[in-house]
Amino acid sequence: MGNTVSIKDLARKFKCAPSTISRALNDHPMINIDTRKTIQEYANKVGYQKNTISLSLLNKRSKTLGVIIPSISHYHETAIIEGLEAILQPAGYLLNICVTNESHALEKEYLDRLVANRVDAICISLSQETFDHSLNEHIDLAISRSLPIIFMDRFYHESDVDRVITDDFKGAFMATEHLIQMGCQRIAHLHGPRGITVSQQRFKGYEVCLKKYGRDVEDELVKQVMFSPESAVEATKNLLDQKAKPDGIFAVNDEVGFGAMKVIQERNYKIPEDIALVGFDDIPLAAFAPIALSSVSRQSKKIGEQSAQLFLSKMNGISDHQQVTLEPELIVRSSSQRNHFSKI
Amino acid sequence: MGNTVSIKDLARKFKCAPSTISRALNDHPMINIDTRKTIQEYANKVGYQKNTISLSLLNKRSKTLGVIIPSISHYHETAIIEGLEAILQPAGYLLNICVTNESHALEKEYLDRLVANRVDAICISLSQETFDHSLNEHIDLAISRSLPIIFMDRFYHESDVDRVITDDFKGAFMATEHLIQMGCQRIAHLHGPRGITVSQQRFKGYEVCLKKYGRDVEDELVKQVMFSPESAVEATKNLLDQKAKPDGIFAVNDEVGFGAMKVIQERNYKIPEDIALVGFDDIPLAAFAPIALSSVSRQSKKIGEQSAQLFLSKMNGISDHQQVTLEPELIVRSSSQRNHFSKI
DNA sequence: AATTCAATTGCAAACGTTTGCGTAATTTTT
DNA sequence: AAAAATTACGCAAACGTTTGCAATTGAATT
Repeated sequence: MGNTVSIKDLARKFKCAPSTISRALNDHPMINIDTRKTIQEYANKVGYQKNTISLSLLNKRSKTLGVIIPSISHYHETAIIEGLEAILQPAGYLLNICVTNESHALEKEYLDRLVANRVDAICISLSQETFDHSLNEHIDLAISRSLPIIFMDRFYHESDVDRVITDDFKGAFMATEHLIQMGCQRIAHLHGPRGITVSQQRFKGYEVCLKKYGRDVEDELVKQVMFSPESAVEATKNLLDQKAKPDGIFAVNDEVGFGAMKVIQERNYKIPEDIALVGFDDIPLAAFAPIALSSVSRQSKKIGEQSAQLFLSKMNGISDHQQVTLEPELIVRSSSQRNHFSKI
Repeated sequence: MGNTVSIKDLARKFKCAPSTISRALNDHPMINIDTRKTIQEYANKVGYQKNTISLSLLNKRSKTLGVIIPSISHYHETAIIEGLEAILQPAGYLLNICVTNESHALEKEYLDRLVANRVDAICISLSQETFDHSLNEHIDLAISRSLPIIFMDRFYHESDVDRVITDDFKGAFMATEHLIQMGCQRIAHLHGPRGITVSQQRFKGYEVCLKKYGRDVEDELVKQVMFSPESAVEATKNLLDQKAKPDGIFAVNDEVGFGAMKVIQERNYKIPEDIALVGFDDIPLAAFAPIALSSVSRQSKKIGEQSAQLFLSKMNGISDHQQVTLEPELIVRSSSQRNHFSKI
């Protein structure tokens, strides 16, 4: 501030036009090689730094990507960010990261601010409130401005948008089928917050899988929780208090799996013999749970990478909407691996 | 892109000067009240959105804070970001978040890019490589530009800078003293990566505390690890393979604590009776470890909040360097709580 | 009727950079 | 020696917005 040196300053110093300085600094062959060198050296000496803001104004692109996410406290979200950065850093982009805390008002506010800042595109994972009340006008408005919006994980349109998601349905199906194959007869589900696509898809995968094996969803085996271990505690107690306890639990994510595990062990049930347990997300600590936690990997980092690629392809003028669906992967660990017997 | 409407467009539409539009939109009393209303309504209708970039150019401030961190995969870092956002969102700022993966080259590259983007300040946690080789010219250069730099956690100067840190030394001291009070005779330390202030401070706290109680640091009781549970496994095995095993372990962070716990349990030692264990950071899953993990909270979110406050105070013209040190808090859980006996 | 005053609006510069086009100076070609 | 070509640089507009100052208008005051 104050002591930043501009092209105009250099022009004054060299008694020449700003355009000459600009071309010299950009090594334009039009400028005499010696003049170029001299100017470059001096610019370097006084610590000249290009002002990208003026360039953004001129070129109508800011080399910045807006990222709107509901939370940043889980492995999944940080891995997405890592994926975005892995691709976009080499491409010269910066990330404007905005955390909405699942609030629609904040989401709207941030979206406005990013638009005002003329980010080149926005990668967004919608907030829960936006879902619950279908408050999508702000999104539609942004899209109508032809600002590229890339949905990650959560989306509200079935088509006509760009999106990168993991096949949560399939992942949940795999987890449930695995529990069935391990001989579980009564499989419970710790259901994520309503209104979130991810929760719904995972429940659906659970439901459809049970049906495939001729079983029905029993309401008392489905408990709703938040995405935290604390919230899983109460729900799991409820499950275990029932006369006909579950012998398998599919948790909506690994944190919930940790919470469930705690309760199961306090009640002195054996994992996986009495109750087999599978989580979702495959967080780094999953293998270090009390009993190593089986989990479905949703390739979080890849979501970020693919979103970044999708963004770059749009910057290159590809205007067709793209929808990328990643394959989940079941990681079987001790919490669900029953070697000895199968009651199936 | 393309269909964005500018003040000039509106001026053309209303056959008036851009300045009139600008003032009308900003509700300047100088403009006739009816004119104002008409213009505002129309602008709203066609979805006019102020272009912040031109404002940044004009005002020489971008309402953006640069954040450079070595990693984003731990609770500590995400909590810092949450803290920053909690304060800076209401103040109208956006965050440019850059993850260096502990690479000095990337840190330099990102710093340049943030400067080019004219962020109003930078909150930085230095990379390990920057430490190891004392490659600080890029930082010094930025500071000499009088760009406000706020150090979080890791810093390289003792004074003359703005910084917000937790008293890691004290936290480590508390953890070690607690283990002593629980009757531990041979306390090991799982030491973090060298070259990082945080690791050094925690080791120092461990060392000084031992000395205070008339004990010496035994080299074979100090093993170096990365900040991951995997890396703790090997180190802990080494500890337990020794003839004189430790009966207490202070882990440099909770992930490392998880890794150590795994090994201890595999070897069938009892926690905390045979070996008491304390971690650092107080991550959300600490209470859900196999044995609820005692930990030192470093108030991660508060680091972000205080850094944001410090930044705002600098924006308000306070130029004195400020150094905030937060108090750590020891959270005692089952992994170290010995109720029954104390051999002290 | 001449003058002052208030109410509105326009002009132009500024922020920093790029770029098409014009122009001067120098060299090469005929 | 005249014409053509090359080399090297300057001019000015553009991106979108704000703001001090000037200018215009109409009404109110003397």
